[in-house]
Amino acid sequence: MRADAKKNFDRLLEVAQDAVAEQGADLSLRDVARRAGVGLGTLYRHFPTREALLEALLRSSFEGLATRADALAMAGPSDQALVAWLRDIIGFTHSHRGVLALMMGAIEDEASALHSSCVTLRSAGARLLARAQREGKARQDLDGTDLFALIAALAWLREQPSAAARADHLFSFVASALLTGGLGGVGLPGSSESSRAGKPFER
Amino acid sequence: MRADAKKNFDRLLEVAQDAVAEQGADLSLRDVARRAGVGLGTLYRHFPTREALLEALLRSSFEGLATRADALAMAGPSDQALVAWLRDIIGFTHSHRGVLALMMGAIEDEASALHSSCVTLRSAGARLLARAQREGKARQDLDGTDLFALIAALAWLREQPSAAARADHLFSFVASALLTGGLGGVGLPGSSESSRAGKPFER
DNA sequence: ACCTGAACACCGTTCAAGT
DNA sequence: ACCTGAACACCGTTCAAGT
Repeated sequence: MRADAKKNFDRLLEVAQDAVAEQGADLSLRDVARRAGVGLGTLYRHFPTREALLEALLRSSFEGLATRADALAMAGPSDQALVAWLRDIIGFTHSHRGVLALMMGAIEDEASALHSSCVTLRSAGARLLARAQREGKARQDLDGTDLFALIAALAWLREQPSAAARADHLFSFVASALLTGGLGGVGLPGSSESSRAGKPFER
Repeated sequence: MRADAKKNFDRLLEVAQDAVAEQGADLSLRDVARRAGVGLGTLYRHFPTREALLEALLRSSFEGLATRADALAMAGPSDQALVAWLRDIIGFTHSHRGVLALMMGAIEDEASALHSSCVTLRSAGARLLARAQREGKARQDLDGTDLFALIAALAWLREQPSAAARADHLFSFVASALLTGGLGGVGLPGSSESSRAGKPFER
């Protein structure tokens, strides 16, 4: 890449980062080019689709979230690790409105520039979930795809202003359902789990 | 209203109905006017905002859903009534993409034309929920606002193509969490409830 | 009283012309 | 190689002019 091209590329990403924080995933591409002081065609040359731009923007964050999933898995109990990671993701999407919704659209489209990011994230979640399931701390009847959809739904909910005040509460509701539900399949002492049923999960 | 105005009004609603089925809540207003064979200003005269158009379109459906909630409450067990109603709503939004998301945005805005429709729907759900809670069949720690948010999230999930295959499963997950969680607060025989915990709710 | 459509300010996307 | 911006086909919204 030529030096001037590289400069434009970096500048575009810099500006796009701000624009996503302000406008979410449906940021105006025209506006990005304008703010970067670059022709509209230059943006399209570097990032042929909106997905390509977001992918360049999110790749490192998502790798970080995947790494963090593994770190959490090493550090603590499987159920707490899973919930802590869910919180991290939803916190992340809070400053990246609509990104997870876009990923829901891209996850089955192998041609999408966001595809591999989606898969990375889903896999990291699936590993955490599987570990919790092996230990009997999570429902057996959900898989990584279900978890990804639940994350997306919770993130979407947090984006809705009218649900903002309830977001934590509803997160706890879903998290506790995720964690306390699987006791039928695995032989844990029923009492310790059922005494917890119905209570929102607490950090 | 003059006869010609009435004709335009009806024609616009007729066309808008189709357009919503095809394009969801973000239907092109220009396209509606075009298809109705009417000037763009005429559409804005009758429906000054997008919400006003959707409200006119949805009012009777929502009144129907509220009535149905009460009918279900009379007809059967409170837990089954609640879940059947959730299914109805989510089924309805399936052919009205984005409407519930729009209502999430309008529910706290009293100036929105959709406000009263939101409240009607939320109240109907709140009544069903309260009845199930009185009978100890639903969690105590959720209210009508929480339920409305959960409905919206589930409806949103169903709109995502990649989650379509899991939509029923995830609905069951949430519904069972809603129904089996409240046993801590109310004095039901714990065994009958806990034997159900973890199983997806079944119609 | 009601209707029309041009006008304005925005989009996303493409591509001929320039350096 | 790379950049530019006009061009095209869309939006939502407003409003002067018509009947």
